Amino acid sequence: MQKSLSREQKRQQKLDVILRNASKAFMERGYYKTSLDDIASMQNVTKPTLYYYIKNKEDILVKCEEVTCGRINAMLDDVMDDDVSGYEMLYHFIMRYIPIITDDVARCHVRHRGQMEDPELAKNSIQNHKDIENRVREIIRIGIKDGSIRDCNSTILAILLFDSLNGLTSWYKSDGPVKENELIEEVLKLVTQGVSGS
Amino acid sequence: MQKSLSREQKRQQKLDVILRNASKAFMERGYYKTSLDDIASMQNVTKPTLYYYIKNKEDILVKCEEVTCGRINAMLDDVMDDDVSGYEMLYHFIMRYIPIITDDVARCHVRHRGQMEDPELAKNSIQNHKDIENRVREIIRIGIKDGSIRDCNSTILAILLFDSLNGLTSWYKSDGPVKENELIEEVLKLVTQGVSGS
DNA sequence: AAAATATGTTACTATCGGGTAACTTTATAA
DNA sequence: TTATAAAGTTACCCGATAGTAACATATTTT
Repeated sequence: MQKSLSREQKRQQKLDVILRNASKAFMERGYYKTSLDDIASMQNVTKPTLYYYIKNKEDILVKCEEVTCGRINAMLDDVMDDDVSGYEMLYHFIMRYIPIITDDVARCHVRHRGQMEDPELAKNSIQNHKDIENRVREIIRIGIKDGSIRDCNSTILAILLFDSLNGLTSWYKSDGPVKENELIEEVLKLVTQGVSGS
Repeated sequence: MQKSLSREQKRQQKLDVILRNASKAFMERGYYKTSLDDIASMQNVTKPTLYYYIKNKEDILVKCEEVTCGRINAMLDDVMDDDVSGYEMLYHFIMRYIPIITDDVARCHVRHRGQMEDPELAKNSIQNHKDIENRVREIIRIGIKDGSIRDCNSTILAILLFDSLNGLTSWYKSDGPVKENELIEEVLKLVTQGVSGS
């Protein structure tokens, strides 16, 4: 029982490695220019071995999405449980969203979300994102209600916010010139105060 | 002479149609899932005919980029020539950027920028975008200097702004529920005032 | 130790799609 | 009206790669 658990863990670990390596490759070379042979050789295995962990190539994208959306929703559960103003909830959300999204697997998800060839999977993927977007809209609505956020179109605001935040994935590197703290501060200031001079 | 000009014009028109149709298909099905046969059949021609107008598949992306960046830079020439504050320049830029970017060819460019297989072309594409980004950073710096924009990291602000604006391309449809005027207003308010409640 | 199961490999198929060569038709120019 | 170039077609090649079948090895359970 103990051993079989460890086997299951090993399996999970190997899947994680596949997802991370594939994500990295997809971000560098793109999904279609990265072959399964490429991915397999990063793990020092051969292509058919991958099929022991994934159903097919597209399944990698699906699994990256599951992992990422799981993390985001767990974070939202936590943030929305707070007994604070909508503005503060939004503030916390942004603070905690940035570290989540600047991870290779999350980057991969953001870039490929909704682009699966199987229409059913694509639909699902889009819905997953809409669900998260709706939860943030709910935060905004709460903020408008309690007066901590100015009256605005919550739909448009949520989308613009996500575009900025998700856009980070294509340029922000945690080992780059911009420090994570500085980045979070700038984003929060922009969102809360805008650009107008005093 | 008159006739030969008209021939040249016809050629240009046909190229435009190719770019527009290809852009639409790339946005719907994705670049790799759209074959040149697909694109050709939209013009009721055969694949080899396309090679009379484009060098290869990637060249479509390059040409979409040329058209779009040309428009943006022309607009910036106009906006930056103004004898107004940095804030006003930024305001005008945003107002005029939105209609430009919500066009099929521009959408295609935004989605595929920097992703050419030929490294030289990819480098070029990234540089084109950086050039535009730098011009907007210059606007922001002017605004900070004249006090019309609050002191901030102009690099980060420019990137966040472009992410929001370019993100529009993936959801905004001019025939959708959100009117262009309303959209522009919301974006401008968010950028200038942020979300904080009074 | 033996049976069963998990994990991995080699070798292959089948398809798709970018690109080209050779040829035909249409339009411009002399 | 004939020569020349533009515009388009049919037919083909060929490289890449997702996915599979059949076989080999390691590991766990009985």
